[in-house]
Amino acid sequence: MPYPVGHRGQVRKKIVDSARRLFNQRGFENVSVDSIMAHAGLTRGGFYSYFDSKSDLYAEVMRCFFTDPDWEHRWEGVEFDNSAEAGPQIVRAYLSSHHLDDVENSCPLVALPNDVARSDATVKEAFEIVFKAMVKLLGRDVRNSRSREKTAMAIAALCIGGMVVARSMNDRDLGDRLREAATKVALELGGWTKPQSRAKRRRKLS
Amino acid sequence: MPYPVGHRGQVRKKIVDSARRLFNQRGFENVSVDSIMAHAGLTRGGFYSYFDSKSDLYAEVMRCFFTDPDWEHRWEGVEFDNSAEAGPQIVRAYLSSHHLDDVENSCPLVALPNDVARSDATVKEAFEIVFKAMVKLLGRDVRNSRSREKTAMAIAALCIGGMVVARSMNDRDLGDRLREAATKVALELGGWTKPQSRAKRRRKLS
DNA sequence: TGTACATCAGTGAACGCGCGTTCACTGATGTAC
DNA sequence: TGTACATCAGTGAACGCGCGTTCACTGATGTAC
Repeated sequence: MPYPVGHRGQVRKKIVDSARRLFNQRGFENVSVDSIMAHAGLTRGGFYSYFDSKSDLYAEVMRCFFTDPDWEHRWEGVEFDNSAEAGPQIVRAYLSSHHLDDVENSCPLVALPNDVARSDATVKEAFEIVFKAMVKLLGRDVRNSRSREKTAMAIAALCIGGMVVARSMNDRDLGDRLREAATKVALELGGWTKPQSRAKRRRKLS
Repeated sequence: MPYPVGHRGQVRKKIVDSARRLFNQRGFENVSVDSIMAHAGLTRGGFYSYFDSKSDLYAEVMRCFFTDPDWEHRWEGVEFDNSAEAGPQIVRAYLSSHHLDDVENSCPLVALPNDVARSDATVKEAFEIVFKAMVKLLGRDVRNSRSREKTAMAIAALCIGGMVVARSMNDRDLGDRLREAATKVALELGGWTKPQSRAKRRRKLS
């Protein structure tokens, strides 16, 4: 038995990781098999002993965020406080300037939704899994009179939409204001604003 | 002077329109100059007497929504009631199943943001103009304690995000729930829910 | 009114290039003795 | 311990194809007389 056990698994992971970074930056169709393999330290020919075709990679790459046990390491700028609620921390990290700039390690829900929309059912299913994982994570901490799922989905849409749009604009200032507005509204929707501000708002309403 | 006055203008518009439909469906890079010209009833060679290059088209196509005087005609399923507020009507139309399915005539903010994010400054500037137009249109009718711009931007992010994600999923039901949740929250943010429901919510809070 | 003409909108063959994919080969590896 | 070997991971030249772009040409048009 030549080559150590698990060798192919490691190389496969390296290829998927290289593809993830490149897809995030340029989309599915604008990345060649050549460049994926080169960034993984290999040459083009070997690709087809790991995957049937290039499009087979799409779904695999989609799945490896949120559902991948290592996914937290990719948001290096974020320090998660495990003793506090995850919801507001996710919202802040998601709409952070760090996530805006780090396209390579971006959440695929932000970097690739248009590409997914043009792909086949397999890729869309993988996208769905990631979206559901995000909604579930957010929903756990939702404090709200509405249904948890509805609120969590609206928060997710706000986070993803705010980020997708901010990435598509030139005006950094406008993007910052957009992210700020989205963050504020998302935190309010989850019931994650500070106690005193909530009291203030209640006073204002009644 | 051969050919009638305005002939070139008409043909140019036909090319832009053909490009808009095809870009919406497949993105910038996955549409060939050949197919753009063929859908406009022309052949490839003529393209370069209208545009310097393919990428010159991107920005031009981006601009032609919202800012184009004809843009309302493209949302044929939508009947605008000019006597009522535009805000809630835009939100409902934007997150409608009609807009979900009619990719060809989609708002480019939904169909192309990832493509724009990978393009140059000119295209991003055009995207910005369209986004600003949407925010301005929404902001006019906002009834809210927060700043108009902030609220309008959050509503826009929610509409765009909800739609972008719904388009990228297989599960129609999940997409419907997402659009419904986004619509409800967006209308509340704008202060556009019906008087009696607002009264109900106030009672619940105090 | 009818014809010859100048203009230029549109054509389509051709170009170099990069892509996804294939396949005969090379050479690094752990094992058997 | 050292060597010969079988295995198979990885190589890179080659393929057909579609792309963006160019350019010499064709032919539809309004005008002049």
